[in-house]
Amino acid sequence: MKHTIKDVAAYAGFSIATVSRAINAPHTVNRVTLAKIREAIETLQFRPSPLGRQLRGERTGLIGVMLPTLANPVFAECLQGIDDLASGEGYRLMLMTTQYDAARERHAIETLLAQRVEGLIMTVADANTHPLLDDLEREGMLYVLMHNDTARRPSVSVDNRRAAFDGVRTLIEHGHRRVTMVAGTLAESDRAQLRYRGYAEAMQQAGLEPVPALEVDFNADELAPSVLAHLTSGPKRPTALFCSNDLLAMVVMRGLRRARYSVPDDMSILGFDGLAVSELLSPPLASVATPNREIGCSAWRRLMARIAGADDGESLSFRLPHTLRQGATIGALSGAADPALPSQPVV
Amino acid sequence: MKHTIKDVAAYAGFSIATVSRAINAPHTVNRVTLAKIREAIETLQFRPSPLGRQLRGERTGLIGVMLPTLANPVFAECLQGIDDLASGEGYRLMLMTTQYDAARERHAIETLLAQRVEGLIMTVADANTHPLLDDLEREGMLYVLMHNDTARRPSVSVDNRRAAFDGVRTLIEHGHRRVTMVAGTLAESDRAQLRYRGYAEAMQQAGLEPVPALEVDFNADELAPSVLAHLTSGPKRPTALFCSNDLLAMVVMRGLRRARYSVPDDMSILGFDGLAVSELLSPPLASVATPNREIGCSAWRRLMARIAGADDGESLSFRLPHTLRQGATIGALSGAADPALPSQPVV
DNA sequence: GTGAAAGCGCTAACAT
DNA sequence: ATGTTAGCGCTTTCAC
Repeated sequence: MKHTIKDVAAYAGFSIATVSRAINAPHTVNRVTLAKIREAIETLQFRPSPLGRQLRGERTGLIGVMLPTLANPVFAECLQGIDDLASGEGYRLMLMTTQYDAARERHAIETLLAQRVEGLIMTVADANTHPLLDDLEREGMLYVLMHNDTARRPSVSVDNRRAAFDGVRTLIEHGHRRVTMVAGTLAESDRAQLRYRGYAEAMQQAGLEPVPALEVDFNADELAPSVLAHLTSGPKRPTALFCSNDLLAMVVMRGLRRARYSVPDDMSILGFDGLAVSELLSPPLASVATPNREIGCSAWRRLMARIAGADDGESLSFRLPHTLRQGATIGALSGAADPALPSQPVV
Repeated sequence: MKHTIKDVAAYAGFSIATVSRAINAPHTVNRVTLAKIREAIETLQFRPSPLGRQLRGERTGLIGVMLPTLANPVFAECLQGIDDLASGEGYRLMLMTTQYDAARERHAIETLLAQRVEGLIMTVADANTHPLLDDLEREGMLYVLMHNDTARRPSVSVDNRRAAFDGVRTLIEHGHRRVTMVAGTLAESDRAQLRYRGYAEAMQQAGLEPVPALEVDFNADELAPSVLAHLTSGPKRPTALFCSNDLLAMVVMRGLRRARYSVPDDMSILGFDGLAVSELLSPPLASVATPNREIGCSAWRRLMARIAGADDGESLSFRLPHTLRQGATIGALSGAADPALPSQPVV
C-alpha cells in the first residue's frame, strides 16, 4: 500500500542509509545523489513512516489531548486553538474525551502514555485532588492543564475567583442585592469552587449575604419546578443570577422564559465562559468571558516550552486575563423598586 | 521512562516471547508462569507499546478524523459521537482540522496516511470534485465521509435535498410566498448545493419563484448593510429565510434584531443542523435537524464494517432521517397581509 | 560521500 | 510450554 525506504533505496540505487540522510540531513549527501533520491521519492510517492522514527525513540510527534466533552463549546474552542498550532508545528493530536468520568480519565491517560505521546494537554475535574497527576510527574510525563485553576500544577486558565468576583460585582453595581449563583451538578470542580468563592467575596465586600449555590441539572430539558420556584417566588427571590457557565445560563434563561419571566426585566443573568454562540442569543448573554481559543494556544505553547526544556518552574499556573462581555441580560435595579420597564412578550 | 517487554522478561525470568504470549494469548502459557509474568508487569508498571505492534504491521488501532472546524458545533457533536464509540472499541483517534482549506486537507490526509491509520472519517467541502478521494480508493485506504452528501462515495448524511425541501415546504405551508435561501460563502459545498436544489424544488412545486441564494459572510460580526437592505426593503422583500445552517441563522437573527426587526413577526427564520445550542435561543430556532451525534456514530460503525471486510458495496451513501425541529422563529402569514402582531422591543 | 549493521519494542514462525 | 530468531521502517554509529 505504501512504499518503504527500502524501495526508494533500490529504485535510486543507493543504500537506505543514504536515503535516510537525503531526507534528514540533505547537506551531507552529494548533489547528484540527492537529486536521484529525490526523484525516486517523488515517483514512488514515498512518505517516511513516523512509526519507524517513533520506534527508534527520537520523537513521536504525538501530543495527547484529554477533554471532558465536546458538547460544551468551551472545550471545542480550546481544542481548535490547540489544533491550529499543532499542525503548523508538525505535531499530531490524539484526542480522548472523558465525560468527567474518573475511569475514563484513567483509561485515557494510560492509552495516551502507551502511545508514547510527548506530552499531554488536559482538563480534569479537580486538579487538586486528582490522583493521576502525581503519577504523571513521577514518570516524567510532561503535561499542562487547561481551565483547571490551581497553583500546584502547570496550568493555563483565568483567575476564576477574581473573574467571578468581577462579574458579581458588576451585578451589584447594577443595583442587585439578592444575587444567587447557579452551578451545574459539578460542584466538585476546582473552577466551580473558586467561582463560588469569588461570588461570596463580592457579596460580602458589598455587605451582602452570599447564599448557597443553586444546583441545576445540566442536561434537563426543563428547569425543575423546585428550582423555578426558588428563583421566582417569595420576597427574597434573587433579582440576578450568576451562572457558573454559559450553557447553564442558556438553559436557565430558556426555563425562565417558558415560565413567562423576562430577562433581564424580571431577572438578570450573567454567564461564564464567553461562548461565541451565547453572544448570538437575544438578548446577547452577558458573560465573564474566558479566552478559550487563546487558552488552548497558550497551553500548547507552554507544553512545547516544557518539552524543549525551557522550564518555567517558578510560576506553575498561567493566568490569562478575563473580560466582562457586556450583553443585554443584565438589567439595572434602581434602589429597592422593581424595574418599571414593560416586560417583553415571551415565546 | 517506561519499561519494555525485555525488562519484564528479565524480571520474571522468562523470554520476551513468553511475556508476549502471556499478554496476547494467556491461555497458551503455564499458570504459574503467567502469574509470575503478571506480577512482573504489575510491579514494573509495564504497558506494551503500541508502536512495536504497529510497526510489526498488525493493526495500528488508529483512526484518522479530518474535520473542517470545531467552531461549528455540528462537527463537535459528530466528533463526540465518534469518540464515544472509538474509545469503547479500543481505537484511538487522530484529529486534524482543515478550515475548509485544500492545502490543509492534503496535508492532513498525508499525515494521517503516514501514521498508518486504519481508516479515515472525514468531512470535505465537495465530495464530488475532491481530488484526493480517488487516490485514497486507489491506495486501498478505507474511509467514510460524514455530512457529505454524494451517491458516489461511502458517506453518512441526511438527504440534504429532501431535508431542505421539507423545511421550505413548511415555510410555504405557513403562508410564506417570498422565501429566500441564505448561504455562507461556502456555496461550493455539496450540501449547500443540494440544499439549494431542495429549496428551489419546494418553491417551484408550490408555484413560487425561487430566487438566487443570498451569500452572507459567516464570520462578520454584523450583517452587511447591502444584505440587510435586501432582506428588509421593497415590496418583494422576503418574509421568510431558509438559512443553510444554524450558525448562519443565528448571525442573521442577531443582525435583524439589531436593525430592530422582529423574528418571527417581521421575518421568519428556518435553520439547518438542529444544533443543541440553537434550541436554547429565544425564540428557539426552528431548524431542519440532522442527527449529528448519530451521524458520527453511524460513520464509525460503517468504517468498522468496512475494515472488518463487511463490504456494503451496494449502497454507498447512508441516509439518516432528518427531523423538522419546531421552534418559534416561524410565523404564520395569513394570505397577503403582513402580520398584525406588534413588534417586540429589540435590544 | 556512502554503505553495512545494529537496534528501537514487539509479534510470529519455527525450534526445542 | 517455552525459547530463538527474524523482521516490521527507520536512524545512527562506525567503517570504508
